[in-house]
Amino acid sequence: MARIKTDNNVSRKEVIVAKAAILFREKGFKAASMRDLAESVGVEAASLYNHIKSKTELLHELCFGVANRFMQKIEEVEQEMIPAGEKIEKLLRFHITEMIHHYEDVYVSDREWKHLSDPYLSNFQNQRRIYRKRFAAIIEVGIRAGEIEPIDAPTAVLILLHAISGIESWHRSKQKISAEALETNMITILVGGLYPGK
Amino acid sequence: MARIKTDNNVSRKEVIVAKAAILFREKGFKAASMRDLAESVGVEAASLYNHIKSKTELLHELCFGVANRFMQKIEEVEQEMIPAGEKIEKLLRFHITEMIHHYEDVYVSDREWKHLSDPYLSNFQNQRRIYRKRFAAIIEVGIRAGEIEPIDAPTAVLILLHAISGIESWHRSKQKISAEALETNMITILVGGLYPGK
DNA sequence: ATTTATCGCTAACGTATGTTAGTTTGTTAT
DNA sequence: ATAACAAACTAACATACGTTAGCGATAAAT
Repeated sequence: MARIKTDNNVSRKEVIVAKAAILFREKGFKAASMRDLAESVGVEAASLYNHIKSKTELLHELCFGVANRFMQKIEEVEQEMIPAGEKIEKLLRFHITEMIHHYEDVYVSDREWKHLSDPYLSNFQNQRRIYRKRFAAIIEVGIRAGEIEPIDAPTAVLILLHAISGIESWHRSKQKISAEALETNMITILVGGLYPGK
Repeated sequence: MARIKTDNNVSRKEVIVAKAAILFREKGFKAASMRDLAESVGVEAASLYNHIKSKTELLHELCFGVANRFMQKIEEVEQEMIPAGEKIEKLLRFHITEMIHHYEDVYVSDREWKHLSDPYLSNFQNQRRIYRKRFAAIIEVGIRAGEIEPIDAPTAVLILLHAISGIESWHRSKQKISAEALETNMITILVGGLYPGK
């Protein structure tokens, strides 16, 4: 009988959630079956239910884990006494490193949250909406201070966040540039634009 | 007995494909059932098979429809005798208007192509890779000409294309700015960056 | 008006899925 | 060693899905 092996002090549930993230990213939430997941964990499908309540719980776990990290970060950044431009850059760098280092979780949270069921679904959508509003508010401060080009702040937020989700493709690419180079390039393009500055 | 109603000279198959696009966007390809689709078309599930071969065929139709339009556009733009910067802007504007006016199709093609099956899957991935390479090549020309900030061109492509897919959120948003304003804002941010130029 | 092809219906098939019940195996504590 | 608990297994359930077969109804062609 093959137990779920759990190094360090990581619970078996956490092992399952981590494997689920990989699987949900590869095949999508709906297409990934509990039997797939069981195989990747090294156990029979029914055995998973000794550790989790349902398939959807796995998605909750992933989505809210990610959402909470971002919420915590923006609260931290909001309270720093630095120019809006620097706040934005800090947030962008956080998004980029999160996407690089917690790739599976962030990706799944971004693309599969639709399949959450309803107390959680609305909750998640709310958090998302609020996060974007707060991000846009920072941009608007920057605009009023003359630090930032006068553009529609909500649109800017959409662009920035989605641009970063492009790291997905980088992640799967064969000939990657380094993570540091990627971060530098992204900040350059997003903050400075395509045309040479000066 | 309720026939599929087809105005103008649009085939019944095209009606089904269009409804499928809406459904696939809302629920995702896997989660959208043929019975859902049938209902939205106003017919029984089995009746759909008088017009299509399979569920996956609907996805082929959508994905390659979109891919072909983009391929055709980039070929057209490549042959124009204008600076690289203008070519890029033309392509960006095309992406933006496609996303605005063929929202469902583009969105589905972008997010659900993973569920294509294999002769088509590789084909689609190839087309995508080639498109991005050609886009990157244009950027590199611009860099060598000093028109464009010296950045990693493949990274720039990822950022630009994903940034535009952010229109998805705009599309669903309640208080939209106008399509023209959106396009202007996006070009400003993507081409000029966040910081004021000059 | 009669034939022919198109289109929709009902019924059903086989398969895959999430999940539960009940049991057995392995680990931990006394 | 034995009791107690955790975690795995087998078997099976109900349901949902994509799709096919065969038949009736409608529209188009002669």
